[in-house]
Order: sequence, then C-alpha cells, then structure tokens
Amino acid sequence: MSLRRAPRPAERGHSGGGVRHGAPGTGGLTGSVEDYLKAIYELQEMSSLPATTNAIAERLDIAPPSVSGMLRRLAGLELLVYERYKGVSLTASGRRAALRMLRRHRVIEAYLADRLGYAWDMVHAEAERLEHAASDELIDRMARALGEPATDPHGAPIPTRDGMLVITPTRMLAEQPLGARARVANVGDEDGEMLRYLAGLEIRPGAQVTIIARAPFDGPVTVEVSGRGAKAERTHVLGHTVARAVMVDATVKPAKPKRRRT
Amino acid sequence: MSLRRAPRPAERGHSGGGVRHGAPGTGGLTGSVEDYLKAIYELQEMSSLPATTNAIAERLDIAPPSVSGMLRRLAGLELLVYERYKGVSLTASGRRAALRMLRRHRVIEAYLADRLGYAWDMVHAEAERLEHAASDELIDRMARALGEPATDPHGAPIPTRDGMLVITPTRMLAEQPLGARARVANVGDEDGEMLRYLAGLEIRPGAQVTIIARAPFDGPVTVEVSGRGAKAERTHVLGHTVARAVMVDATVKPAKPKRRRT
DNA sequence: TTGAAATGTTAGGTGCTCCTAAATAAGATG
DNA sequence: CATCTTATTTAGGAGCACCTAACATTTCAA
Repeated sequence: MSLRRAPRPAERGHSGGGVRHGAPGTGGLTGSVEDYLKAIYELQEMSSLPATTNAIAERLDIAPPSVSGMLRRLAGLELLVYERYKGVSLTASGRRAALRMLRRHRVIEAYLADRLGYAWDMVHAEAERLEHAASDELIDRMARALGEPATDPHGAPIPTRDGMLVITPTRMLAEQPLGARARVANVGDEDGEMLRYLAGLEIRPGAQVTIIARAPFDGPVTVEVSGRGAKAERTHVLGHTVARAVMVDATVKPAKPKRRRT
Repeated sequence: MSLRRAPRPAERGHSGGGVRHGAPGTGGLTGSVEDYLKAIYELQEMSSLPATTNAIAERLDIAPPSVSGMLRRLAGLELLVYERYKGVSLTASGRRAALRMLRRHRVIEAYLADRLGYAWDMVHAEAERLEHAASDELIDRMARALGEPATDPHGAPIPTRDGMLVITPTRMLAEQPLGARARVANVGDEDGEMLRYLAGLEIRPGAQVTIIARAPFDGPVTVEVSGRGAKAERTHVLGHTVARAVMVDATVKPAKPKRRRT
C-alpha cells in the first residue's frame, strides 16, 4: 500500500561526501569551496600577493596537488579563471562568494567577542567553523544585534550585506618613520599567541602608538602606547615580526597636532 | 634549502571527504555520524520505537542501504551494537554522543529564540546545522548566558553538560480525558507549520489547557487555553494530528484544585 | 507451513576532498 | 643557452557518505 517514501527519482540532489551543503541560505557551495575562495581573496585582494597554487596550499594547510585539482573544479564552476601553470583570479561571482564569507567570518567574530565574552584570540577558530554553517539570516541577526558593526574585534572591516568592503589605507607599524604617531587599525586574527601578547601590551585597534626608536636591519621598534582605555602610557620594544603584523592608519599625524575647533 | 613544510608523514589525519571534523571540542565524529546517533537516540530512547533501518532512513531522509552501511561503520566505532537484520542499540559511548548532540541542539535553539529574536518555528533548522559546527566552549557560553536553561523553546528538556537528561512523564493531549486540565509540557520542534499554528492559538509550553470536548474515533479535541501570558481565554478545536503532537504533563489535575497554603 | 509482502542487506557506482609519487613546465643562473 | 631548482600538474589512491538495483531474510497471514 505504499505509504512509503516516493520513488525518489533525482530529487535527492546529494552533493557528495562534502559538507551536506545547499542548506537554505548557505549559498550552495561546500565548506571547502568557501575556504578556497576566501583564501584566494585574502591573498590576492588583501595582501596583494599572487594567488599561486603553493600559496593557497600553504594557507589552507593542504598539499599542492589537492589545490591544483580544486582549482580546476572551481574554474568549472565559474568562480575563478584558471590557466595551468599561471595563477588564478576570481570572477565576479567568485569574489562575491569570498566577500560573503569574509562578512560571515567577521560578523561572527564580532558577535562572539561582544555578546559571549570571547577573548579576541579565541574568536577566529570558532568563526572558522561557524561561517560555513550559519544561515544568512543568522548572520544578519547577529549584525543587527550589534548595531551593524563596521569592524571585527581585530579591526578588520566587515563587508556589507551586498558585498561592499571599505578599505582604509594602512601601513605596517614596522614601516613607520621615527617619531610618527598613528592609530592602530587592525592586527590580523590568525595568530592567537601574538594576539594574547598584544592584548597584554594594550595594543589593539584604536590604540595610539608613537615610534620612539627603531633599530636598523629589521630590528625591533620601540613604541609608546597611549590608547583609548590604556591604563597608563607605556613603552614597549616590539620584535620585527610583531611590528609587521600591526597595521596602523596610513595617515601619519604630526607629533603634536594643533587642536582645531570646527 | 627546504624552508618548506615538513615532509608530512601521517600527521595530516584527514578523516576523508566528510565534514572536516575533529576540530577541537567537536568530539571527533563527523556531522553524519552525529546525525545518526541523535536520530537513533530519539527513536529509541525518547519515542520508545525500535530503531530499525527503515525508521532511521526515514527520519534522516536517506535511502535504507546507506543506513545499513553506516550502521556497520558505527558498530565498528563501538557507538552501537548492530546485528544484521535485527535492530541496533546504542552503547554507553554512543548514548553519550547522542545526548551531547541533543544538548547542543536545544541550547542553540534556546539561544536563538531568546537572544536573537528567532520565532520558535525557525530555530530548529538553524540549530540542525550549527550543532555540528559549534565548539563545546560555545555551547557552554550560550547556556551560561541564558542562565543554564532547563528546556528549549518547545519545552524539551536540555541535557546537562555531563549527559544527564531529566525526563518528566508526559501524555499526548489527544489522550487526555474529558474535563482534564493540564499544563502543556512540550510540542515537538520539527514541523514549522504546526508550530506557527500553535503559536497563533497560544498553545505553548507552560500554557494551561482544559479538555472541553472530545469526538470519538480519533476525532478532534476541543480545548480551552488559559496559559500564562495568554491574552484571553480561548476555545479551540484541534485535529487529531495536532492533539497528538502536543504533550502535556502527565499529572492530571482535578478540574478545580483546592489552593493549599503550605 | 508456505509463500507474498515488508524489511534489510550486498553489490557496484558516483562525487567530493584529500593524499603520495612521479612527471613536467617555468624561472633563475652560470 | 644548458642546467638546476622550484612550482605545478598529472597519475593513481583512499575514505566518507551517499545512491540504485538486485538479492536475502523475516514476518505474517492464508
């Protein structure tokens, strides 16, 4: 009498062994594909490095041959343009998907830090997994709850719902001239160790730093921190690696700017 | 000069094409495995139905042969005991994993409803995906933020962190005798359509219902709703399907209980 | 008890994502 | 320009999670 399931012709799309995606609001791409697109975008459009096979492989901690194969697949999906042995570049649709992931990642980070008391070095790992599972609805609700934040806890700008990303020009703290005073713009969310270190120094987005001294040959940089909320003015000697990870606003202010009443 | 990645012997565990799991706090099981365990637990331990291959297949909307194969695998992982052609039963470790998923699902539902303004018919789908991606840390933080809630928005009890589940005896509203007055305990989170309907009738966990009339032969049940927060007392005629989906506390109160001051 | 219906399993595939080992192309260098 | 190195790709697998078609078992009823 067949109360049983209908004969199921091709209805059951089944996208394979990957993360059963295609859930409403999930964009129809697998988690892996989303990771690749985000990585490529971050290399190319943000760090302005060429998105080579090896660079992608390194970023995702995946063997290069696996990347080669995936690139072919992504090209087939029209998410990027791929020419063997040359690099890749995202298509409009690939860039859109990448920006969507960037928004998701950063909204989640902001939400976790603001509403669930996560320390800023813990949000990245959690967001890395949630960004593939959350619906667009959820991301929007989180953003709305926070009042549509413009940046994540590390100072990185959050793309808008419709894929706009405001890029403010920044420079590495390591490249600032002696005596320069600048506002910390963002710090890069991946190295938790470094984030904890920076938190201890009160170097966070919004903090004011002044270059007190610079050793040559990529030597350490000495800065004075006097940020909003800093308990006391403090001087720190930063290794070159750290000084390259901290990005400050590109507009260098003179040491003592005149106060201007409008 | 080999600054490159170490020769990667077997370090890269790689659990296969499945959801790249094994992320910290994720329990090391794939999302699929988690779904199976939860489904089996819900069938067996909650609905006290036998967890047969077909029942599992139906619940997960998967073809029966796929279930057969997975059961063999799960038996290999010692998550359940499986004898061909007979049913399955969870091992202690399988039950633990299932209860963990139940907790995750319900904490997420509660959080979404309480903190992000989700309607109660929307939380299930979102939780269904997030429950595989969230870390234990996140689940605990959500639970803490809500003050360790005892039930989800549909009235289902939330297992504790250490896998304890308080089961209160309940009965179907459809089985209540004429004149009985009872508190709605829970309503089953899967059918969004029905949840919207029940919300319109103000039938939700905590509401008081009294059986006004009952038609024979599985006919409709007429109830008077007078719950906490109900705008007005109201009488509704519920179809049998609905009356079977609404569960009330098993302790039937007499129509007019005497007030007892301790 | 015997056989049809229902239930469940094996056989044989597919797609995805990832791997190692072995080519091959591109780039740098003497 | 020939060669050595480095970057990248092809070849050939593996595991997971699905599927359909065909076969096996159990159940239930005549």
